[in-house]
This record gives sequence, structure tokens and C-alpha cells, in this order.
Amino acid sequence: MSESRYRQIYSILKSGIQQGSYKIGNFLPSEHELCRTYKITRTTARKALDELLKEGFIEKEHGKGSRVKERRQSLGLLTVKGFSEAVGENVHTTFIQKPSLMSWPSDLPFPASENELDSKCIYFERLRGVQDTAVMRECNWFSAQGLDGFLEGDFVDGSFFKTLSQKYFIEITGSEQELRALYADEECASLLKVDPQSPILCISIKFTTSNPLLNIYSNLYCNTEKYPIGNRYYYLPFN
Amino acid sequence: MSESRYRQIYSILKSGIQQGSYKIGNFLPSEHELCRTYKITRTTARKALDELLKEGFIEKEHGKGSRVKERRQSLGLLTVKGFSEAVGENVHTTFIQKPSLMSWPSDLPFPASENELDSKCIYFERLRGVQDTAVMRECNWFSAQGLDGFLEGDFVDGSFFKTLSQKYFIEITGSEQELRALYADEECASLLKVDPQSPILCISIKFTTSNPLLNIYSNLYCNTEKYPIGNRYYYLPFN
DNA sequence: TAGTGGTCTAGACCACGGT
DNA sequence: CCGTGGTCTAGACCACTAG
Repeated sequence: MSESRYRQIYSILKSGIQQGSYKIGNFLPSEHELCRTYKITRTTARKALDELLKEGFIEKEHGKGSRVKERRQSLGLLTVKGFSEAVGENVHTTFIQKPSLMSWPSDLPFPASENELDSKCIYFERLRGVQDTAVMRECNWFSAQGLDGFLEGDFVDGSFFKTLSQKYFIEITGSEQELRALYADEECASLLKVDPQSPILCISIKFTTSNPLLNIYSNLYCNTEKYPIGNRYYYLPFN
Repeated sequence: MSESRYRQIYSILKSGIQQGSYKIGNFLPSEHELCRTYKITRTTARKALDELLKEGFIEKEHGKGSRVKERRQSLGLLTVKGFSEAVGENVHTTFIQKPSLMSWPSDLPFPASENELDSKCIYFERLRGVQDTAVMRECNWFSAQGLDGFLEGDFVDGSFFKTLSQKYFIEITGSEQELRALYADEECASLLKVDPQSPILCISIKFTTSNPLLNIYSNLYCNTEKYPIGNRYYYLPFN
């Protein structure tokens, strides 16, 4: 069975967004225009747009059109309040370890698949701060499979997820997290500039992606004294 | 302008689910049957079902029908792994403080609206454990407005959210959270049976509900030593 | 007023599940 | 086989936005 027509239109539009043909803030073709272009009815055009809407790629405005939205930055991931709100101003990110090949660690926060363990592992580590305070040490592991050239290229806008999306067309589809309160070990204490034995929030995450062979494993060590970790969820649409 | 037809059908079905006319695991009337019953077309019937699907009330099976689903227990809230997986077996919840009227605390985790502060405040506190370990102290505050009889009634199945849904038809629509790692204070240390100065995970939550005047404010103090706090998100539908 | 999205009708054909 | 949900057509009328 062939892919449904609305999924085809959906994919065409999504690619257009990801590749920048439709830029953030701009409008997609109107529903009637999509009907004419692709010889479909409005039901089908709307179904395609509905998918993009559900996934947060667009927002609709009655009487105006479908506008390309800023992709949710955090994808439901816990984000440091300052990061999303100060938007770059007083926020800094520095690499402790640039992406490089490593053997898989034995204490990965979630068990990896055999397939993953059979291929090489890319690791990178960053330190994130707000103003003059280091607030988060971020460690990331993932399989190098299908990510040719990743070690050589730079990050798009300094964002790992944006890089995956724009260079490799990989989207984050889900995550599994575990939260712990720990005493800071020496390495964390020195990086985050806190006393050893300070309470530290550790967030272990497994991100699943649109590539079934690729998961991202991360450990975030957070100093929550000045900047607690915040996030938001909305379950129901507001009509 | 009157409410759209599909919203009407949606509300009828949702009430049926909430009041138990359609029980968990049973099928709703088929799409064609809804068409006949309410004199609508399948487009409209499907739109109503789509809403229920999005909100997690039902799941659809091709060739079979729309089945009433167990409502997501945690509503995106971080849940203790043991709680969801052991499902009642080794899990226990005890009241430290039964629901009762109080004045609003000055250190509410999120600022409440004037409207809320003008009405009475209901507070209750519970201790949650897995096997013989106390893992979470849960403190809850919310306005008594519109919750007549709340202090007298028991919780439905021991669940606060189920009680709100089934007795007052109030659904959780979103949440805002802040995470902190803290040293245990004396009260927490004694309740959770850990050493004072142990690292404790504090989750502050503001739940918004389908009643714009009602928010739930909670503080969860978690001992994550044995049981880290886990949760899952899925962003994209799996087709 | 023209164009947009929101809702809805009345059909049709298909793929899937169970009998 | 029949009933289910999944997709799609070809229209229609409405409410909202903007020039």
C-alpha cells in the first residue's frame, strides 16, 4: 500500500520548513492553494496541516493562514528557565569536550540496544551557564551510525537538535527521564564551582528519534541553587 | 454563535466516559452508529472522536472500534517509577494531613491569583512509599472555590485527580514545574527517614485545570536514593 | 470585498478484524 | 462475509482578517 496522500503533502511541507523554504513567521500556502497545487480536496489538505499543527511546526490563524512556528526548543525536555527566557543574552555554552569517538561507557543512564553498542559512540560534553554562574554540566552519548561527517561539522546555531534536524533530518520523537538528587562529586563540584557534597540535581535522559537506530543518552548535572530547572506542559488544546 | 456540532458530540461522549456509562476497555458506538444517532456525517463524528483521542480518553483500532482507555494516571507529571509499575502492589499512600481549610502560605511555589487568595485554601499532605521505603512527601494547596463538599468526601480510588474529574468534572490541562536539589530539612528528614542534610529532590508544581479559577499548587519532596523519579514523553504520533 | 481557515454534508472506496 | 475505522472527493456555508 502506498503512503497516504495527506502524509505525502505533510512530508513535502515539513521538508520545506526544515530546509528553510518556509521560514519562521512566514505563511504556508493557503489550504485552497494546496488543493489547487496538489489536486486534492480541502479535507486532505487540512489533514496534512493538522499533522504539522500537532507536531508544533505551524500555528493557524483564522482568516490569515498557517504560520511557521519557532520549533519548541526544548521538546519537552527540562530547560533552565534562564536559558529560554534570557534567550542568548546572558547565557553561555562552552565545550568541555568536542564531539569525538569513544567507547561506550559502562554506566550509560539507560541500556542501549545491541545495534548501538556494535557501532561507534560519539561523546560530547558542554557546560552551560547563566550570567557568571555555571548551572549545568551536560554529557551526551550516541551512536555514530548514519551521522557521517558529524565530528567535522559545526553545530547549527550552537544547537545539537537543530543540527540533527537540519543536517540529518532527524527529529526528536520522545524521551525518558530519571531524576535524582545527589551529592556533587569532585568533577562536578569543580566544573559547577560549588562545594563538594553540595546537593546536585542529576537528570538522565534517553531521547528517541525519528531514526529508530538512533537514541541520544544524556546526563545533566545541575546546580539549582540560583536557577531551578523549570518546564511547562499543556495537555489540552485551548479552544 | 452556538457550539460546534462536533464539540457537542465530543462533550456527550466525554461525559459518558467520565460518568462510567462507557467503561474502561469497552468500545464507544462506532462512527457509523454515531452518524445515525446524532444525524451527522462521518467527518463530524470523526472530529469528535479525534478530540477524545488527542486527550487520551480513547484509543482506536482499525477494524474494531474506539476503546475507552485508562486515563493517563500522571498527566505528564513526574511519577515515581515504582508507582506506575508496581501498580498498587507494594505502594502505599498515607495522609499526614487530611484535606482541611487553611490560610494560604506565604511561600507558595508559584504566585496565586488574587481571586484564589481571596477565597479559602484547602491543604492536604500525603506520604508515599514503595515497599518499606518512604519516597515522597506531597504537599498540596488549592482554592476551595467550586469544590463544595470536598472536605467531607473521600477520594475516588484514593486518587485526587480522579476525584476532581469524576465528582467535579475538572480536568488537568497543564502544569508548570520547578526542580531543585536541596538538603533535607528536619521535617522531611524525619518523614522520609533519611539523615538531615541528605540531598532531596524538590519538585514544585502548578497544575492548571479546565476551571480557570482553579489551580493546584504542589510541593513534592523526594528521596531518590533507591527510587529515582522517572517519566516519559512522546512527541510525535507513531503511525 | 476577497481571501483565509472552521465546520459540515453526502457520498465513495479501501484495509483490517472477526465470524 | 459484514462491520469497523482510514482515506478521499466535491462541494457548501460561515466567521474572521485585512485592504
